[in-house]
Amino acid sequence: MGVTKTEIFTEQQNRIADLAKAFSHPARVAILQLLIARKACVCGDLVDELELAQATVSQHLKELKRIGIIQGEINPPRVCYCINPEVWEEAQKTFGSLLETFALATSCCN
Amino acid sequence: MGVTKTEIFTEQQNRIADLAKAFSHPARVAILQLLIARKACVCGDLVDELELAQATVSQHLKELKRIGIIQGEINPPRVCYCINPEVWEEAQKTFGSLLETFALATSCCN
DNA sequence: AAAATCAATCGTAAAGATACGATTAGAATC
DNA sequence: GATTCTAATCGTATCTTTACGATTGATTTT
Repeated sequence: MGVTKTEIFTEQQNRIADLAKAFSHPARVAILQLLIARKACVCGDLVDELELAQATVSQHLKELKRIGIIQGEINPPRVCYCINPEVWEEAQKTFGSLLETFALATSCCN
Repeated sequence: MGVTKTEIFTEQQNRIADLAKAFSHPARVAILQLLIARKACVCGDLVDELELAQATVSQHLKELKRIGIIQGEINPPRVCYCINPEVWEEAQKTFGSLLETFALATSCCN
């Protein structure tokens, strides 16, 4: 079907999956890293740094905006993008606590 | 094209994206959480807890195995799955350092 | 040996994701 | 007002993902 059955999972599980999607494509990882380095926060700069077409970069930016992890500020004729601190912190806490739930001492099937 | 241009990104970026894929679907999040709680580490138990067909669960397990974050131990007639501690730790370090690179003080487009 | 159990795989359908050229829209500049 | 610049959106092709029924293969139990 290609369609995720979101209704059978918890809100938390769906949100974790959505936040993870922000990092689940190397282009989006690269974009986020570039935004953090702040050498490039304008779409055109990102297009120059990545070997991807402008339309493709715009599409990735749209997805990152949908998740909420970046925000765009119109600064004509450009649009300046940056990390959304609240959502970034949410990601920190979410993945932090999720990854901590596993105690390394736990062994398999005992 | 639907196909990612992995060759234009760094090894690190591609690995981050791959690790994030483990968490980018609520079913896989649920599976990992169940494996950590260790109330269910056998495929059949996971099928019982999730409202998904056995084939679908098996497919998600295969993807998690490909990433390396879980491992399967044959225990006939069952197969017991568990978290792979090394890769889990890799995920902890990877996401930990990535999420730390953003200093909250940084403001937008200045 | 036959039947039962469990999980992987096959085949397939439908929807989503990735990528890009072309077009459009908005604003600034000439 | 016309041109230029930037980025969003449209249209489209192709590949991937999600999901499930059915089948297969391996092992255990009868």
